[in-house]
Amino acid sequence: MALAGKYDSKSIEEKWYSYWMENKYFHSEVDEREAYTIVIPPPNVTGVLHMGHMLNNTIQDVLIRRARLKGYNACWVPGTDHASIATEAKVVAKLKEEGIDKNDLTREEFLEHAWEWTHKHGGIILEQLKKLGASCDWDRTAFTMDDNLSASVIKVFVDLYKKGLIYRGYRMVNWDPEAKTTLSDEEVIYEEKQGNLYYLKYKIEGSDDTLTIATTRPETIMGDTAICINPNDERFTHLKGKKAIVPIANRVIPIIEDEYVDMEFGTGCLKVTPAHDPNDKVLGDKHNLEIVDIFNEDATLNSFGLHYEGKDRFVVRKEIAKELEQSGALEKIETHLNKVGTSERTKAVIEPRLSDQWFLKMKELAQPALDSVLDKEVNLVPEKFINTYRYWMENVRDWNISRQLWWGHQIPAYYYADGKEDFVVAESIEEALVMAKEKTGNNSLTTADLTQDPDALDTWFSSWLWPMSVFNGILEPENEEINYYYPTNDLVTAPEILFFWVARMIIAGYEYRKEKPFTNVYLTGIVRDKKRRKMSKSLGNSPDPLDLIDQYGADGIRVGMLLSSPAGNDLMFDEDLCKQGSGFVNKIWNAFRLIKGWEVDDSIDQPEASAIAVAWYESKFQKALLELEDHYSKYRISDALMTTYKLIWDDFCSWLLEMVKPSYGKPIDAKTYQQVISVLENNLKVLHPFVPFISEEIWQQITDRSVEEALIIASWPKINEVNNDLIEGFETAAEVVSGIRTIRKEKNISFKETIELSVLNNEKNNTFFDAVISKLGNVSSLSYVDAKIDGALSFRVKSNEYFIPISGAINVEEEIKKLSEELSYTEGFLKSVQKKLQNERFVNNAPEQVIANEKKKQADAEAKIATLKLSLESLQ
RNA sequence: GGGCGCUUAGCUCAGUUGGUUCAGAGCACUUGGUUUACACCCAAGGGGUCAGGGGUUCGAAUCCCUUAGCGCCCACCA
Repeated sequence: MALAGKYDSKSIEEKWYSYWMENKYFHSEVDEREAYTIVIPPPNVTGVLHMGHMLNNTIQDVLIRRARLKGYNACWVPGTDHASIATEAKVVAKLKEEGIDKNDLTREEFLEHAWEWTHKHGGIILEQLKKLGASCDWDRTAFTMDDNLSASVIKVFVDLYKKGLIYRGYRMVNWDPEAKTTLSDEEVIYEEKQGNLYYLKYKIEGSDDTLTIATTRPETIMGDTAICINPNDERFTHLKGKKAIVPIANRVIPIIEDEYVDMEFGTGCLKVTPAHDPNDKVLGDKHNLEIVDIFNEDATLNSFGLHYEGKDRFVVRKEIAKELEQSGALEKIETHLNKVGTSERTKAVIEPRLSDQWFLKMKELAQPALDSVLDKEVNLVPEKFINTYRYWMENVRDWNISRQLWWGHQIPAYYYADGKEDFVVAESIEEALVMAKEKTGNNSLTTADLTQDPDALDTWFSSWLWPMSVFNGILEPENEEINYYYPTNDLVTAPEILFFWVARMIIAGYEYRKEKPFTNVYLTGIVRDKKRRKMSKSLGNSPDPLDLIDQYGADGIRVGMLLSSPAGNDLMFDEDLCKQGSGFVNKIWNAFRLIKGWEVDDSIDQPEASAIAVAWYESKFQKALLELEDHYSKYRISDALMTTYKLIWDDFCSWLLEMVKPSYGKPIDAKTYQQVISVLENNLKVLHPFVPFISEEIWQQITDRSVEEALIIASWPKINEVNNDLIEGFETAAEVVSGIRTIRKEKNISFKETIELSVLNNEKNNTFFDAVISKLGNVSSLSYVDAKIDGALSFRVKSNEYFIPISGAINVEEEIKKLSEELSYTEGFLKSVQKKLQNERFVNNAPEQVIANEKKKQADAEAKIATLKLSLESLQ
């Protein structure tokens, strides 16, 4: 039989991926089997693969491949997200490079560029996933701006509006001055920054008195419309009803009173800038204050900024501080640690800004989604996220769903007049026209009189429908596919988007299908580097996944990623793990090379040792299968991998293959060979989810397989009974082998030199495994004796004592020392066991099992002590 | 400021209702081994007061209290 040489991951991976694609093994259609569905968390359409995707998609592929082997109709839906703000930012930047300013383009022209960009860069990431081995149903690839997905979004918007859940409001929102759009609260990241607290003096109108306030944002004094003091603050009683003068602007503003002011903080009085601070807005509304907005949409100052007009807020902050200082209005500056909101996408410092935006009322919608997680209808893995989820859902606030962007789903609100309330919401402009006519009674209106709201919807307003919209479940709620595939089974994603996305999908699921979107949510950790830093482009600490695949093979990376990623825990990525992964692949390959290289002779009888070893391994395999079921059911994927790893490496390679391996140059008997092949085939099935490529390669090399017989669609091994006696007996034999090897090592007896082994046995029940001991211990003769053998090395396993007579003198002193140590340890152990057994309360309260076990420990220890004492006597 | 979680071998982590073989795994480490599948290998071995303190119990890594350190989420104190 010709032997393949070194394992060439590259060509083998390409070969089988194409084979799987050609034969449509990844494709799923509705049939009579039970469905097992995963929808991919859609990556940004213009994104590229990073380590987080690698982890995420490896886990999904493991789950989907295992489901396929278990006979489910496995369907993994891939796709991408239009990621409105991120993509728009990229397109704007690209245009800028070409000398084109977004503001010079019409919406239509800009969208053309955006689509061009999307078509060019979109889907690169999906191609990269193929290299990883992702077995997605590519025929179902979806995009959040596909026609039917977009229509779903609009339909849902209109529906929620009709239900009175969507409204338009003039509110303070998070403004990203760089992207020039609002952001939802979840898109704002608060960072602690060292800043200054400026103490500013305001003159009191009609007197020489001044009043000092503390602010972190001196540039906003231009927008001040009041000073606020606490009515209970005696320090300021004399100021009640007076007015103050804003420095530089020289505007006169009232001094108002409100208990909101913390008398302890700063100077105990506060400047009120309703346009630029959420708290001040509340105060302003309460006291009917004027609102002076001093910023342009890019956070430069407008005409209210007087001579600072056109300058950036941070520049102004410095300059105004200087001017205030010169005019004597700056009392002092203190350093101050405060939290600054930044944009998740652009990193720009968020500006609270008042504007007209669309909101979705969340409280009512969130209730079923909250209940479903608390009732474990939807399981979060690991469970620790339930608390966070609950907290968020119980305190959920209205969702700002409008964005001042062009790339995305344009809000289906149509204005028929200039008034803020002069609009209708409809799925199409034609429908809108009918409604507008009805509303106004003006039948001469035409579509040309209608203006669609220019805002786009938040990206998450489309992705929250993903598990339904990919099966067209919004537009056609009763179609065969949605009824079959929904609810999906598992969702694998990062905890960072638990609220952005996961919670909202659950909300949408209950609102639109009265059913959860998925049963289990597996939350992966964040991939960090060895120094625990988050992997990021800007730090440059993230390896290129494709390079890694090149270097270690996709199978190797998959194993590497999974080796250290318990759910929800961050994973310290270390290339050594990939090395270990490719090492495992290499091990599997070499085990196969060994088997494949055997010459089979059907005239030889099966050696007893081989028969025992195979029978043992089959039981061991069954035990591993049970463990795997348990691990998978709890989404302990890395534990499942470790079980498989040890099964293959230790049990299969180190024990079974070593046991059945014929001596050099000799053939193997046909029966053992057949058994080993059959065992190997089962191994490949449990290996396949982790290492799909090499497992398929070996599977196909074992024998010619038809298209229907590919490993990817094989059946998961049946679970049979475990023979525990066989396993225990073999383990004892293995311990004896280990004992022999230890003595060999200690006494420098070569592993090749045969030895004679004698057993003084108290329990003659292990003879069945003598063949194993003889073979792996390289024992030439194994005999049972009635008395201790003088002048031989000894060791004990269970209650048997083993002797190896050796030529040459034994170091008596050393032996005595060793035996004495073992004796005193065992005596101490016995003592503690006896103490336990003498304790009445223990005997009365502990379960029978525990007591029986303690008694057995006692008996074993007593027997061991007796043999040790005898040995010591014979030496002294 | 509020909430949640973590601390077990050099590293990364298991340890399921307190009690079988409860102190474990993988990696790393030490030592020995290479004409015989694999040095990406084989074999043997060392290594932990389960963060500190207190309590409950016949019995605690596991339950309770407390101290210290770390992490995460949420929150509009200028």
